[in-house]
Amino acid sequence: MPSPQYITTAIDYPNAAPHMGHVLEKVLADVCARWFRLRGDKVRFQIGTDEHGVKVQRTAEVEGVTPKELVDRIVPLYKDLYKRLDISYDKFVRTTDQKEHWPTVIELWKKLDAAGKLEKQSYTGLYCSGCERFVTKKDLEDGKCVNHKKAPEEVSEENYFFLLSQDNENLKKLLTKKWDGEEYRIVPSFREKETLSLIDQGLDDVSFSRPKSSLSWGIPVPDDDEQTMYVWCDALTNYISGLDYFGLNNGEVACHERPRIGGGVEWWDDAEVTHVIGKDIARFHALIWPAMLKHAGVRIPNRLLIHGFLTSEGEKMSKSVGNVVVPDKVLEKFGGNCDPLRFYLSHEVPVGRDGDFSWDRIVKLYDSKLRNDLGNLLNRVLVLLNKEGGKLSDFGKDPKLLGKTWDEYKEALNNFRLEEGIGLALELTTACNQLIDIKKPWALEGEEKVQILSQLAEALRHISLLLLPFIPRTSERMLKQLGLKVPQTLEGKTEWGAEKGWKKVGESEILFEPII
RNA sequence: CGCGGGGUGGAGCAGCCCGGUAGCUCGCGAGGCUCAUAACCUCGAGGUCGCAGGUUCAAAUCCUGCCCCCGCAACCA
Repeated sequence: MPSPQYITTAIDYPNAAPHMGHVLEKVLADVCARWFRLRGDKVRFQIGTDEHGVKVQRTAEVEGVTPKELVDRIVPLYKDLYKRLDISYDKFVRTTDQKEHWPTVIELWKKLDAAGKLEKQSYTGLYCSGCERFVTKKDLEDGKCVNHKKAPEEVSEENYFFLLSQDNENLKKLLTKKWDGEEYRIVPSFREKETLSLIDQGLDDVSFSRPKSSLSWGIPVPDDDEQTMYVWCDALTNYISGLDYFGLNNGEVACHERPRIGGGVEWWDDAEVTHVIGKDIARFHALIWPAMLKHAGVRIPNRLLIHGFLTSEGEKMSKSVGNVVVPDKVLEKFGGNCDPLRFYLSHEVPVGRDGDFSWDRIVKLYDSKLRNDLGNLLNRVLVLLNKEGGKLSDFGKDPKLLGKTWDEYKEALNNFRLEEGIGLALELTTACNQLIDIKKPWALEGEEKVQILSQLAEALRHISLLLLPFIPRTSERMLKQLGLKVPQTLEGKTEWGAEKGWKKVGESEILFEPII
């Protein structure tokens, strides 16, 4: 029986405009969400922004605005981009939302405190008075601050710490066997090994708060005026605050984006929970988050889906190198159509691995796969059919086009091997182009001609469905041209000739225009 | 001896877990077709599978050592 699926991405840090790394994650999660819906699961898909912290505070200072003004200006850039990428999210959480987010965070903090898992300890670090913050080895050159050319001084401050070090063994069990009957799977598996070796090196307690004097832009620690919550309790909690998990808003969490989805506890306790995140924050999601939930008496999520990073033309993206790819430019290149980019990311970046964004490659892929193979196939079949009046004949038996495609496809997507799924759609496309060349329908007449073309149209229907999670906009256009409606689920649609009432195709139009 | 990933024809990758003719995409060369978006189809050239040992009848695939590249390295989201 399908269980409800709750899928989330990491929440983005809005101190700058979104880049391709953000896009990779959202597209990955969106393909999963769309696949879950197609296979018939109830789905809730949540994204959001992590808006507190010193970086935002400082960026705002530099720009001479309040932190709130800064994030209010930048967050819409993210929301707007994801709309244009057809990211089908149901809920967007903002950590600055004092009505929807804060109460859950404060409640979780109190539960951890009540469980005796929070303790004041002194934190000693290297503090640069120029930067007005703690610095790390990375920030130093010859023991001096890169920015201010002076040695930082050792400073101690009181913080609340989350006693993670006590959970070494439990967390190890959680990832290998079970912790109180619960297990947490990490995809891909090599990340699991990495996490386990981290645990073996020993876990330290985690600083969960900062004195107000060094961090003011955040959620206040309950019952302590002098402390502000540090990122972990604030940001990670978004996954349950967006559900109003503790019922502090009487379940009245607005789900503005897609009202058909309700809020509430059933999306956590009774659902399969998947967190899609980047490899940089894997350790926090694999260790701190489950420990927090456990000690607060909340069940642990089912799996972590960890993606890699994107390089740009083979090099690490960085502002100083100036090779940061702005998603808007890519959308612009393809006339505002997000599908070439979605296709590129799904096809070129195997889930879990690092990938590369290359302009040359996205253009080549667009031309060869989308335009020449797919778009041209649809066009030639429809043009030939419409010359005969557009009527379809019996689809007969599968002329060995589909074969085991659907079985393999379902198996691949259910195991998050998305690139394999999209590859199967392309293989079917190639098979159609081969068949059309062998059968030469343009040289045939009457029923025999229509029969071949009808089978090709049927194959194209399957191709549209196979592509639906990846490039939904294109699939919808294909189905429309074929004279079909877009199905909500795949149920009853994957057999050869499943559309019994399908008698006629629509008008053909160019699917992918040449790019300038 | 910090941790992890990778090194396969010009480029980008799959194959490695479960050893047995080295595969895909792009590019290149030749041919075919003409329904179609100068698109499509077929064939071909091109590789000591990072290096060195070992196991085996047989290794890209297992084992050992080494070299090179890329991330991460603790609160830096």
